[in-house]
Amino acid sequence: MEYNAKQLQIIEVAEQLFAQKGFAGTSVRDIAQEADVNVSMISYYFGSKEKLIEALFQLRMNQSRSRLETLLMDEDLVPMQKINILIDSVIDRLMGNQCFHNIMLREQLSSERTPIISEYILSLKLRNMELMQRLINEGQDAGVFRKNIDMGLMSTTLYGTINYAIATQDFYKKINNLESMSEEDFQRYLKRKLSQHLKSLFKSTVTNEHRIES
Amino acid sequence: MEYNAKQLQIIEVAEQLFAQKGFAGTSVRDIAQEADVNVSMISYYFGSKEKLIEALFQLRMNQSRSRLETLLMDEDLVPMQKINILIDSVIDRLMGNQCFHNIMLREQLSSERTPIISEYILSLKLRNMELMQRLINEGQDAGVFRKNIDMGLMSTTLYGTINYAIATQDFYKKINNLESMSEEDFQRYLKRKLSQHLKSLFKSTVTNEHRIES
DNA sequence: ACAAAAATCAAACGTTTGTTTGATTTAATT
DNA sequence: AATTAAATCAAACAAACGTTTGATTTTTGT
Repeated sequence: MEYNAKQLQIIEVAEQLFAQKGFAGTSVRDIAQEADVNVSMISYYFGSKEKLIEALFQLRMNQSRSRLETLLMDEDLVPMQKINILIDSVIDRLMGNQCFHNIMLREQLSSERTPIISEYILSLKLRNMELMQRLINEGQDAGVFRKNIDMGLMSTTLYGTINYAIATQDFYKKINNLESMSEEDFQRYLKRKLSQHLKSLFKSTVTNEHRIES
Repeated sequence: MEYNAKQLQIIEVAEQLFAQKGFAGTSVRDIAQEADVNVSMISYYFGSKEKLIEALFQLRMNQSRSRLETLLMDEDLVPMQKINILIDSVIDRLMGNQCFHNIMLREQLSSERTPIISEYILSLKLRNMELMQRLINEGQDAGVFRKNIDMGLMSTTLYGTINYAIATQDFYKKINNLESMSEEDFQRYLKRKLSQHLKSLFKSTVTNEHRIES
């Protein structure tokens, strides 16, 4: 499905409002006003409010598809480098689409979601999981990664940390006295911090290092 | 404020429904029906739907207060043991109040929350942060913890991982073929896994260990 | 320039929303 | 037992909701 400028405008405004106030907390009149279109245009273009959020999911899912997966083919990188690239790419994806991932997290918190959106989320998570599994396997086959790694919990820490960092970024700003920083600078700063933090976390957990208690 | 049995029943039903469908997605008629009371009882007892969720927050916040903080006084525990007790206590708190923490996470995802609830959440987060900071400082003073630890990101990983694990527990069940397990057993299992995972994660990140790359 | 299609609009539709009312029943107090 | 207070209810309230209608304007294709 392709969308014209007006349709994209509606979808993008809806994305922002859903992220701010939730799906149920946002009225079609809110969206119409903010997108500067008549209320009836939403039903006209998308059929219903429900189908609008499905269109949003379809749009964002398709455009996140398989950009990164080529890195796996690169034989010149050692396993830990690939893991690090994966971490940075997840950070970039989540930080660069905060509204959409806010909505996706909300949907995962709900027990009564539409089957269509559930399906989108499930297939995305499976895709991410398989990619990560392959990277881990490469490291294990090369003998540099531990054998007993809980994929599920590792990816939970990866996505959980980034999602929660984004959700509580104002708090992070406050306790670190970063409120004078410009918004752009802070986003860059948080990205860098998250990258360092998660890379060091993953390195310790995933590699076959020998430890000497101090 | 003390609540009678009926009021508590309303609050608890509201808590479940808010967690399932969100605050805006839950109607007072939903709550009244599920709690088996007349619709008007909600306004009668609490004043409004908004004040009902505030009552829920007030109730749950007060009962989570300062139970754990005595562990800090115990001089017989080494710093890493205290950290591990903290981790387990956060896991127990979040896993044991999944509905409420689901709601709290939703509120943190919203940019338009009521000042009262924002205040509750902020003070709780500050309290948790201070406790964690004291434990870290003890370890640093004893020379067993690293000096440059980003408190904000450590607690983000702690809460982010647990919250996300709870939000996606069905997925975790599915990819690990745990769907035949009873619900109780699974909750115990997930708790244990999270505990091991986070303790090992924190140990690697926080302690002054000497590493030898393999 | 004309006809067909697409886009836009104000208005209205029927529901559902949170809340209030006022009468009635139940419980507590004296 | 009488009186006051608390609890409960069906019904009504206005406002907001998602959606549809039908007329009107704008764009497109010929």
